[in-house]
Amino acid sequence: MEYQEAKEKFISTWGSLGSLWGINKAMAQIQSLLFISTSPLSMEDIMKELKISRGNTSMNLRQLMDWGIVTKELIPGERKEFFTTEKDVQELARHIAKERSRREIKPVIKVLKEVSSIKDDGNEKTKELIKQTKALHDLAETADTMMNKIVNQEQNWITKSLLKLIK
Amino acid sequence: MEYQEAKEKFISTWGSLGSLWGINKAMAQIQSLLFISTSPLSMEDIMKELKISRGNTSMNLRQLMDWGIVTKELIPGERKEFFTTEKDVQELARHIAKERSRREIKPVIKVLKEVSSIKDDGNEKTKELIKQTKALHDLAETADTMMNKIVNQEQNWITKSLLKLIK
DNA sequence: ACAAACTTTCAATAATTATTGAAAGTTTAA
DNA sequence: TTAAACTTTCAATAATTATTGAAAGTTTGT
Repeated sequence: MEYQEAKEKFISTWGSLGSLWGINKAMAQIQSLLFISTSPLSMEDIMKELKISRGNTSMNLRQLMDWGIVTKELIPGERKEFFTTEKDVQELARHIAKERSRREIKPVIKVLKEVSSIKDDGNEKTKELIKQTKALHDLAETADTMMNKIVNQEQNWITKSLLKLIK
Repeated sequence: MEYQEAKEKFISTWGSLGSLWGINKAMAQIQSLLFISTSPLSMEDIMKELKISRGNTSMNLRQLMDWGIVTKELIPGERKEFFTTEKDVQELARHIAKERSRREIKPVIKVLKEVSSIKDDGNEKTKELIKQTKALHDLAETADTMMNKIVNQEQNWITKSLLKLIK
């Protein structure tokens, strides 16, 4: 497999995986492109490479910046803006996990908390709803905590000891 | 909040979370409904409760069975089929993690392996592609392994000791 | 202050994905 | 073997989501 083919394969695969971490295809592809680029890219570069429109590129770059995984790079003497992505996979994972938790998991945990806290009126169905949503709440909270802690700090130490523990 | 409201809130919230674990809304809502039901439900029950068509119900139930989290229940004397979902959250998480890994993560890991194994032609861009996809491959593999191991066996012991470790 | 170089916005449109419903298929009981 | 009771399939349609492109907005150099 040659460079060009490998590059395209990477961008398209990683892009289609976008759904796994909750972002759309264009967003994921732009990030992929930046991730393997040896230098910052301009909007023009990205449009041409991925064959997407200016508007699309602009909107998705903004979203990537909101996620905190792409930053503007000012290149002296250049009028246009250039972009880079976080190149360290650990940092990348940290950002993604954090955003995912904030945007999706935390709100769901909040609802589970509310629902599992309704008054027990003695009815069998109410009891079941409370019991099951409580169990889900505890699971979601544990998973969220684990994910964040693992990914957040001392990641090398903890990952290594963890892997030893469970492998 | 009364039972009915809490129930609807749970189903709609958990349903919208479907995207997080890679299933569609109807599928997630059917699973939610079964999850808090005190007895197996028929297709008729599900259609009426969620206001979705017979075809939709049938297709999504099948998918849920493919995922291994919903099973047919035969009720003596009844002609129609009844359905239940796995009620234990740990088991549920295990199934979901396993399927998610098999369907989405493993194939991506395979591509990352391929792409990161292309011949180094000495070009700077090729070197970067190899380096970055290798890093991603290792991260993805570690994450996948961890997720599966954690969720798979001795989960109670490991989760508890893990939480102590990182909390 | 002007205009060139660039970016953003957003209504229109395209592409994708989910849902319906009715016909075809299957199972069961008599 | 028939027909009632039920489930599945799938082409048509609806709903949702992504993308375009051109007009409006912004910044910078002269």
